[in-house]
Formats: sequence, structure tokens, C-alpha cells
Amino acid sequence: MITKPTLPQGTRDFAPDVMLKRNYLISTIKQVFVKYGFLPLETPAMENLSVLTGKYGEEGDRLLYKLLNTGDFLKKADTEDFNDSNTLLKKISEKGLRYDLTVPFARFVAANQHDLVYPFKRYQIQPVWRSDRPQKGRYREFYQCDADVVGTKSLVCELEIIQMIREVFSLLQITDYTIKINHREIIRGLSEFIGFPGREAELSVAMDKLDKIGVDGVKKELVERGFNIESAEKLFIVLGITGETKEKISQLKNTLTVDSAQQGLADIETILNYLTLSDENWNHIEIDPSLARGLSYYTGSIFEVKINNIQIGSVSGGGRYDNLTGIFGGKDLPGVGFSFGIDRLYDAILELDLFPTDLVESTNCLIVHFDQESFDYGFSVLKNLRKNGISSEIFPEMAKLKKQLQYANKKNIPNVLFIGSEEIKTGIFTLRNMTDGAELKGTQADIINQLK
RNA sequence: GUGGUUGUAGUUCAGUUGGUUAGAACGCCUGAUUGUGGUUCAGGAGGUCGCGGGUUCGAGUCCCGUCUUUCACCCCA
Repeated sequence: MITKPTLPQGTRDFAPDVMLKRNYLISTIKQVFVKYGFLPLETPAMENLSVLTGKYGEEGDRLLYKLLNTGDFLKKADTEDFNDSNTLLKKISEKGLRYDLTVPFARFVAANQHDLVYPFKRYQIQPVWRSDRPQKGRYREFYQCDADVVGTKSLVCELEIIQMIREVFSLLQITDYTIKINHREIIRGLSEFIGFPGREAELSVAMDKLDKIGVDGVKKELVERGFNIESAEKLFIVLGITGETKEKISQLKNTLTVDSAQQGLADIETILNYLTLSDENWNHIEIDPSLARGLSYYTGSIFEVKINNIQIGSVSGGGRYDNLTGIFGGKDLPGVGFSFGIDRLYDAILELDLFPTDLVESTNCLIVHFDQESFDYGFSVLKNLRKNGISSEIFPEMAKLKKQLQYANKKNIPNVLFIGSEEIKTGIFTLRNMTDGAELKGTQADIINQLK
């Protein structure tokens, strides 16, 4: 016997029952993106490594999937190249799988900058690949649903991101969640405030672990990273500020008196004010100065969405990156965007049991038959049903009625149409509702009317 | 990339200190029921115990490697 084939680590098949749920998620998200004026875009699964490398930091480069050159991939390599994997890599690999959707998007914008209408709003729903160690809610192949705007610094974009997140969650019936907001300038100000200007990268890494390792853990980590205990204490003067959002902002403004932080706070205030002007409340929103987010290209506001009381990482995140397209030789276009991780959303919604029960896009009607004559007769009836837009099928082989009906049961087909010699003779058919067993007798026209 | 964890029928899991022919439930197939499904009853099929090596008279069980699962770190959707 041949050994069973397995999937590569961290990848999955999506069986029909799973796909129905995933499609529901994707179409919900897509529908909201479209409503806010975003246009679809797709880019190739693979990009040149020159596009991908260096955009995600050292860690990101390690997690990139690299593709061997086609043909004799060792052709360009010399013996001494084998002494260093980085040198060898350049000789044997020129392409890699995309790591996220933002960088390919930036590449696209840089390449087509003169043909686009600005502000350019695009959405993109495609898989990405990272050679990370799989864990719960972490896969090596997963989907991102991105929506980005380039070509404007307007904070209306940030407003709309918040609105879209809320709208998607509302449609998905998710009620207990938090949209965390921060600003790169606030982090910069924080770094300055605690006496270590310019060290916000290290500060971010430590702060980001607050949920996990607690106040003392963060203080310890800061000291290990070369900050001192006084600066750590000072940090928590700011992070210790709690309260209603309005109150929190004014306290932050009074405490974090550094210029950069003031700018960041002003931006957030503007965004929230836009929300008020849109007749919306500030529910689900939390300003969190410790929110860091990994990607180094963010320059302004930062978002992250967590579903509360669910053991899963963030399900959505994003931010403003005012100079991403510049690295591809284009003019520096400001941009802002965010992304839903639908694999995690799926896991969360499954755990919360919030998937609608009526997602089965099953056949509406199955034609069952008793003998060769009724089987043959069934084709014209089937054609007629389909002509009237009724999703239907005929049991494709001669089989006992029991088997045919069991097929309908297993496939959740709600209606069964019986065809036998009696029916052919009289032109009166029996339609059975498989849920409650109720039967309806009538002509083909009656049946079609009922099924529509 | 580092350290732990997991793998037995289609599925969820039993399987004693290493000891004959590896079990259960559900599912699947057949029949009771040749023009009527779900229920019930009777019967049946299905496993070289993830894969490869080793120790042993003997391995599902112990050891090593590998793949997979899962968890922590790193990082992240």
C-alpha cells in the first residue's frame, strides 16, 4: 500500500463545509470594502526577492519562502559560495512567495503611479506565506483581507478603517471586541519622555509584551535592553493612565507633553471627532500607548483588533505608512491600510458559535426515480427545473429508493421529487419536503412554483 | 531558528511492568423493507499502530532519526 500523502506543515485543505463558512466571511468583508469605495486588486503569489527582502526586518527575511531558480539552479554557484548561505542564496534563488499584501501593493503602486486615480483605494484578498512555526491561529499559508488607501494623508481614511471594522464585526454578530489605537508619534514621544529618545523600536518590543508578561516583566525587559529602572517607572506613569477615552486623551495630553506625542494625540482626537460627526459613538475603541505592532514601516496611526475572551491573537490590524512606495523608486505616496486575518476570524467565530446555520448552498431539489423509464423521463424534468433557476440534480444511477433518499439527507437537500410510472402516466408529481415530510402533489408547473 | 508535546480503523479514543489473532463508540456497506429517508434490529467490511532504523526470543508499548500535531520562546494575521 502507498503511504498516505500528507500536507506540508502549517497548510490545510478546506473541505466544502469549511469553505461555505470561509466564503461567508470573505463575502461579508468584501461587501463592506466595496461599500466604502475600494476596488479589487490581485498580485502574483511570487515576487522577486528584491521586492520582498528587507521590508519586514531580519525576522521577516528568515520567514520568507524562497523559490529555487528553475532549470539547473546550481549553474551560477561556485564551490566557495557554499561556505555562506546568504551568498549561495543569491545565486540559486531570485523569487519568493509573498509575505503579506501591503508590500506587493506598494510595488504595484510604484510601478503604475501615473495611471492611478488618487486617493487610490484597493482591497485585496489572497493567501500569504510565512515559514513560521505553526501554532493555534498561526499557519504557514493563510489569507489576508487588506484594504489600503494611498495618495492622501487625510485622517478620513483612519475614520473609515474604524467604521469598516465595526461594520464587519456587526455583520458577523461579534459584539465583544476592542479596537486598540495608538500612534507611532506617541511611541516616539514616549521614548523621549522616559529619557531615551530614538529608542522607540526597543521600547516597542518590550511594551508589546505587557499583556503577556505584566508590568514587572516589561520593566525587567526594559532594563535588560539597556533602559534604566527610572525610565521604566516613568513609562508606567503614562501606561497607567486609564479611564474613558475622552478622559484618557486629556490626561495623556497633560502628561506626555513632548511635541511628537502631542501630534499623535491630536491625530487620534481628529479621528474620533470624525466619528462623532458621522453620528457614531466611541464604543469598542481603546487608546493604548503600549500598542506597538511588528511591522517597521508604520509611521502614523496604528490599529489592532482583538476579540475579547478568546484565546487567539489579533484578528485585524493596520496603520499608516507614509513612505512605503518611495522604496520602490516611486514618489513618496502616503498610505494607510489594514487587514483582516480570516483564518483567525474563522477560528474565533467557530469558538463563539456565531456562524449562521443556513449557509448550506445545497441543491434545492433531488429527482429520484424507480426504474429505467422514470430515470429517462427525469432528464426533461431536471432541465425544466434548472431552466427555472432551481438548483437541482437527478440521482445519476439506478439505485434503490432508500439509497437515493439517504443521499438527499446527507447532502441536506430539502426537497425530493418522485418520478415513477404513475407520475409519468398522470403528469402529477409528488414533491416531498425532507425536513418535515410534508408532501405536495401537482403538475410540473405547480412543483416549480413551490420550489421557487 | 530554540526547547517541550503528540501520532493506534473514515472520526473520537481505549490498549496493563514489552508477551499469542490490536478493541470500543460513532460513521460506512448489506439485509429485515423489490414504490418511499431519518428510528430500530441483524450481519459485514475496514488498521504492516505516522514513516525509517535500532534494542530484544518477542515492540503499538523502549531507544534514535524523520515527518506531522500542539505549546512556550522569537516573531506575528
